[in-house]
This record gives sequence, C-alpha cells and structure tokens, in this order.
Amino acid sequence: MEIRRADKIVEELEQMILTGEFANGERLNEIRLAEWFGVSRTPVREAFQKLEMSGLVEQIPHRGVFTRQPGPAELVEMFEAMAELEAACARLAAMRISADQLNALRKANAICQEAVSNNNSDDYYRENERFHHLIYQSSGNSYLEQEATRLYKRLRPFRRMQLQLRGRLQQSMKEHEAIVAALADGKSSQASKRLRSHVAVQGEKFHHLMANMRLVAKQRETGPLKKSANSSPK
Amino acid sequence: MEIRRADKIVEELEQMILTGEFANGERLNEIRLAEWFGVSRTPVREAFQKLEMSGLVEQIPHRGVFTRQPGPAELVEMFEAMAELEAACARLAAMRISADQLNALRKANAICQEAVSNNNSDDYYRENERFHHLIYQSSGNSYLEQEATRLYKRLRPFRRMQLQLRGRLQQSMKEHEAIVAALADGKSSQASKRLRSHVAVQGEKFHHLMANMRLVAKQRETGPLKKSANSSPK
DNA sequence: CATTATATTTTTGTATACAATTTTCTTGAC
DNA sequence: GTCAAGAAAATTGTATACAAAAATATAATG
Repeated sequence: MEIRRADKIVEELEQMILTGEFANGERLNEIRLAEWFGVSRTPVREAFQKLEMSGLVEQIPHRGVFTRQPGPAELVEMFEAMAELEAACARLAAMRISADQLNALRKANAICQEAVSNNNSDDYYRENERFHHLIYQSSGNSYLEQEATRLYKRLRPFRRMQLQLRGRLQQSMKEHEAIVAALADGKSSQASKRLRSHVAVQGEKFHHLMANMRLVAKQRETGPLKKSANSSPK
Repeated sequence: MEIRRADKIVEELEQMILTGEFANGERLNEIRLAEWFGVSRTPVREAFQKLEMSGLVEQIPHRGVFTRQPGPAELVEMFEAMAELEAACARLAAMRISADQLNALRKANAICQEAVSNNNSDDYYRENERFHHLIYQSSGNSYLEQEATRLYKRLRPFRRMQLQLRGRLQQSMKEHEAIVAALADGKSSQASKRLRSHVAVQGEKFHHLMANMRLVAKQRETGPLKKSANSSPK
C-alpha cells in the first residue's frame, strides 16, 4: 500500500532533528528540503505542522520554522519529568507485571550486564532502552506507555551524550536489579522510588555536565545560523 | 501580529472536537470545512496535520481524517495517567511551592466551596480547574506543567459529563483542603498520594458510568459516519 | 434479482501559481 | 564610513490546478 510522502518526511525530519543534523535554532529551509526529498513544498509544510505539534520545531509566522532543541534548563526539567513518568510506570507495573514480562526484564538486564563487561556501549544503550520500555509496557496502561516512550525518544540523544563516569554503569546495573526485585515482590512504592532515582541520576549528571562545560550556552550564541544572523526565534 | 489562518482553524477544530461537535469516528470533510471557514483546503489540511499529532484525529491515507474520541478503556487509562501526573506535580510542589502560590490555592478553593454551596457548576468547574493548574505550576517544572495541562484539557469534556453524585462535591472539597495542607507542610509523599486518589476517583466514577450505561459502545456502533448532509454546518 | 465488471464521480495528495510579508541589497544623503 | 529609505529578492501563506486513489453509480451478465 502506498504511503503518504508527508509521513515519511515527518519520520525522516524527526530523525534528523533528534540526531542533531541541524544546529539548534536553525531555520529549516522549505525549498531546500523539498528538493532534498524530491517533492514540492506542500508535503514538507505538512510535515512541519506535525513536527511543531510534537515540540521538535517552532513555527514563527512569516519567518519560518526553527529547530527547537531544549536548553539546559529545559532538559533538566524533562529529565525530572521522565523520572516521574517512569516512577509512575513502576508503581503500576509492580501491581500488574506478569511472569513473562519479569523474565523479559531479567533477560534484558543480563544482556545489558554483558555489554557493560565487554565495554560495548551500543549494545548497552539498546538493551537499556528495552529494559525501560518493558517497564512502561508492564504498567498495563498503554497511554502512559506511549507518553513515556515519547519522552524517552526525545531525550535519547542527550542521554547518549552524557559522559560515562567510571563505575557508573556497574552501579546502574545494580539499580536495575534492585528495581526488578521490587517489581517481582509487588512493592510498588519501593519500585517507584528506585526507578525515579535511577532516572534522576541521569538528569543530575546532565546538569553537572552543563554546569561544568557551558557547552550549550556557547553553542547557542555562536551557533552556526546559516544566513540570517539575527533571525533566531523568540 | 498577524495570526496564521491555519492556527485559528486548529484552535476552532480542537474546540469543536473536544465539545463533541462531531460524532465519534466521523470523517471531517475538507471541502465543507474549508467553505465553513471561508478558506481553501490548504489551511484546513495543515490544521489536520496538527490535530493528528495531538491525537484528536486519525488520518487514513486516501480515505480522510476521522475524529478519534477515546473509548471507555482508553479513557480509564487516561484518567489513571492523569492521576499519576498530578501525583508527580504534587510531590514536587510540596518541595517548592511558594507562599503566594499557596495563597492562590486557598483562594481558588474558597471560591470553589462557594460555588458548591450555590450549586453553581460553571463556577465550580472553572475554579476547580484553576486549583489543579496551580498545582501543576507549583511543581516548578514547566515541562510537567505543560503535559499535565494538555491531558487535563483532553479529559475536560469527559470530566464534565460525569454524574455528580450527591455529596461528592463536598467530599471533593475536603480532599482539596487536605491536599493544600500537605503541600503547606511540605509533605511530598502525602500530597502526592492524596492528589492521586483525588483524581483517581474521577476515573473510577467514569468507569462505573460506562459500565452501567454502555453509552459509548452504543454510540460507536450506531452513531458514526453520517452521510453528507446538504449544506454547511453553520 | 443478484453479482460482477466498468464507467463516473468524489476525495485525497501533490504540484504549481500567486499574494503577502520579510529579508537583503542598493542608493543617496550626511 | 554610517545610517536611512526604498527597491529588489527571497520566503512564507494561501489558492488553485492537476494527478492518484477510493467511493459510488451504471451497465452487463447469468
């Protein structure tokens, strides 16, 4: 069955933005993108509408659409919200998780552990994501699962760019196991707390990273805005 | 500043869908809507893209866009997620709320109480919404606030259609006060639990409503896809 | 009459044309 | 050289034209 061109474009643009293909605040050139995708402006513009609604892009009337990467402050908030969302998932999962789902969690954990031993960060990230997603699923609330997954994806690039302090991965794995234990015991409050702090660590680490480096702030000022110098949004 | 036509259309359509202007599963006729808004199809279609991303509408290739009202099962999930989101807001608010914000909460509560006494449901709903929104704000996390607000708006029509059991409003007001007390004391765990169950009650009530009436199920079978009536919806 | 095949109409998806607005470039005065 | 005013170019927003697909109507066959 034929797929709408616009839908493909949404996915691709989403990927491009999430992987940092565009500089922050960069204007997305309709015409260039249309040529790049080999279509007219119309489907590109329709994709823009969707992207704006999902928060990846900001649209300013008669000026254009600009990538809208969250700044340090916003990222800290998003990590905190992520921690709360996951805590909620864990709370519900502790009451509803099935034996199969528990096994899947343990399996993901085992692969994760192996990846840590082998210093294989690709495997680690993939299986870590599976672990978290399984918990969202186990909440038994598909709406919550969807929202958690959405935010996870949004934060993925920033999670990945965090520095991996020596020993943090081992510590992280221990936390995973403690979380599974709480879920297995049906201790919802405990599972909730453990998962919250597990995720919150990432936010804090990110915060430190930002505070130390002032990386993003610099990027924002000197940012490689292509042509127009002062046409940054907001 | 000139506002894009498309943006106004999004807002209006959103309102129309949320207030039940369209039957569930009804196809939105591009041409009719374009005429109704006095524009061409283009801005209407751009609005559709946004609506789909916000989940109010489903787009099927070469078939059209259809209103997508959540069914009973999905609504129960959404209320549960709402409870968890609000619980998270309360948890954070208990640690961060300011004196001013506490006063604002108390004020909203007082007006709410008055509305209950006068059997003024409009005032009640408005001030109740303010109360909840103030807690989102007091979480100090604008991302969380935004998400909670979004879901609140999505659920608004269903919250409103709940039957108001005698005495429930009084009980609800007591819960509000208990929540404020917990926030004032900085007891985050308590505030969180209280707000969660306060909201969860709505979900349960809705669940009962559905189970008793089978209203939505009937609507879904018989209601949808009204053949194109003659002229504009006016 | 039912059923299937075909033609007609309608509707969606995309391209293009055009108007409105902003940005950039040019010119001229000081 | 700097700045302002205005023309030119570029870009966005909307309307329209056209192509592709689906829905509907019509005809043909048994």
